[in-house]
Amino acid sequence: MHGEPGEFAERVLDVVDAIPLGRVLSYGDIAEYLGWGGPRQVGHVMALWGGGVPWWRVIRSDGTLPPSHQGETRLRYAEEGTPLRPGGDRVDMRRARWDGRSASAALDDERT
DNA sequence: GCAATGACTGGTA
DNA sequence: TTACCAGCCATTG
Repeated sequence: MHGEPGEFAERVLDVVDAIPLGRVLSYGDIAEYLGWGGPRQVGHVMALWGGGVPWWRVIRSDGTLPPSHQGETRLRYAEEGTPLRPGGDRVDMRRARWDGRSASAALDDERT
């Protein structure tokens, strides 16, 4: 192999690129959604080729921002309207977590 | 093939 | 809230 992303990487990047505005996904969610490996591999892919996708929408399951680009990420959320917890140092996963599995149906389903 | 590493996760203290 | 532990799986030396 070489510096080019494989099918798995493209899968991950495709999902990340499909995350709607104001929504986020956790590494584990992506891994489970793809049915591929674990969160660490997703993180590895993001670290290598995440520059081509909205990586700021991919965070940890507890809502904490990536170890890098925190300030950048926080800014993105402010513009995208991503629900942040009081303090703005973390994401409100309860509301921001995107369910790509039912996304096609969820577009019409909105809960107050 | 084995050991170490990593943009991780969940539970317990 | 933070800190530590054990499990997780692909990549790399």
